[in-house]
Amino acid sequence: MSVRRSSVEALLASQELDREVLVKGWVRTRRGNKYVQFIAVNDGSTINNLQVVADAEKFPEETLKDVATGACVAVRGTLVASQGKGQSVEIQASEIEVLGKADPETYPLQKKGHSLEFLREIAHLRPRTNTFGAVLRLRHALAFAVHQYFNDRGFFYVHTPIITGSDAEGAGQMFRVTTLPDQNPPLNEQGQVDYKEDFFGKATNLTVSGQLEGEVAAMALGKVYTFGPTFRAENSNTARHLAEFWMIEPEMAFYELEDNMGLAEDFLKYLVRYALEKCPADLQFLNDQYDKELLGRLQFIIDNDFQRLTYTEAVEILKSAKQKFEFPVDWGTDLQSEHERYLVEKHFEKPVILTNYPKDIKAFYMKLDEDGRTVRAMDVLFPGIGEIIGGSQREENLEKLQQRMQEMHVPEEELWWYLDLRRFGSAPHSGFGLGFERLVLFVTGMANIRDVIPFPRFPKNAEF
RNA sequence: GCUUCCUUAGCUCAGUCGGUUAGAGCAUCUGACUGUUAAUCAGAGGGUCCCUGGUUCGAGCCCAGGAGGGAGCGCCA
Repeated sequence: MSVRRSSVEALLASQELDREVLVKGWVRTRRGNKYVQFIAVNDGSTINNLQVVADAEKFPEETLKDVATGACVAVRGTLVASQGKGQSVEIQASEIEVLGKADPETYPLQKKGHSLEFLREIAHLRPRTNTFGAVLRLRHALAFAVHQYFNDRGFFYVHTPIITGSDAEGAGQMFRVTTLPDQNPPLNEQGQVDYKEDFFGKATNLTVSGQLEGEVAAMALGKVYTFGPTFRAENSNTARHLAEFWMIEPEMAFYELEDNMGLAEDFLKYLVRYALEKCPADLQFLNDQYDKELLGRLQFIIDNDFQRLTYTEAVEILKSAKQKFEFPVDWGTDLQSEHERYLVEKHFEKPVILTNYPKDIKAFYMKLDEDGRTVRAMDVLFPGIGEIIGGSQREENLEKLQQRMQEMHVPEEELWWYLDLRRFGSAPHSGFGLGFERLVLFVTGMANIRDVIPFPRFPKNAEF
């Protein structure tokens, strides 16, 4: 009775056989005959199941009947070397307790595969599948690696606000946050909703980026990063966008664009290497089930330098490309997905860092180049994902920044505190944003971003 | 928001030219089998053909509108 519960992962790795063990988990399958039953139990600690062997005569028929796919069980027994092929150890059961039944007639998950679209409709149960177990363990490993990486290199984790009072971050449509009543909200003299009456005394939104606040911290702590949820109310309907996603935004004082690129490349390689080291079984499963080139592609990322070139050079390459594009390439316009894909997947066949974009297609805070036409921006483009990182050296000169804000109609009044960073002790600094789900998408080889976050938020969908 | 495809059993799908009682595999249930590995074998049950309206003697199939989903594009991370 004093046996403590072991994880499936620990038991499968155990060298210590013929001892009493206790395992608790969810039944994946049961098969067998009237003499012997085989129950595959998974507790989430690993993608692998533990095989429980039950001599049918020892257990009441009702108990075994309840040991159905999806049921939760506690099994006590002896850990023994397996007589069958396919696993090295198994449990010879002495006690089976069904902690939670799962009616086979109505339990939606089967032991056979389901489409990812169907699983999206049962997001509360899909973590129990091999696929989502693997994705969620990888997601955790990558999140942990983010903190590990920055902590080891002297970065400080700063918590930037989720509710923001400025709507000028320039990164997209925002979700309004309000406690005003839906019916008959207070109106101002112009007949518009009067947000002076609102909870914060002004209009507030969910953040689209922690960058501006990150810069505040970098101008004091030197090297910082944020890692938190961000929100975009864009009506984006693609496999690469979410309305709620997690973003990692490092911001470093005294880093120029070159340093920024170096950090981005080293960081991405570290994360991929970490996943390969910590989650080999999960990655092997995803490789076998979804994407036969996944492991090779991950290794390739680690082993090769990213191709660095300027926007202008990229435009030259695209113009002389034999391939016909749906959209024409012209200096001054932003590259289309097809152009980025050509560069990454056809021309260079490796990750690409594009720099020095025309100023008119980039954000107001990016540092102007000497020529006055381009800015010190960098986008990291990955195969299959497109833009995984967007970053830049920031404009540290007050007058130039104010000039850019005027040109791009960014209200100075709202960002007075941001301008103060340039008024008092300004310093060259750089940073970037990494969409966490795009990273998970790349590392897992999944095709749709909605399948790499437990509860995806996207237009017309906030179930669960 | 745009383009395009899809919606038939719990799941994945087939359904011919518009024609009688809508099919398959898997899952489920029942039975067989003394070590299974997405077990195997035999049998059974299971349908609002997405919704609304229309055309027609007759609609799963044709038409219109709506809803939901996928892929691609745009916006971006």
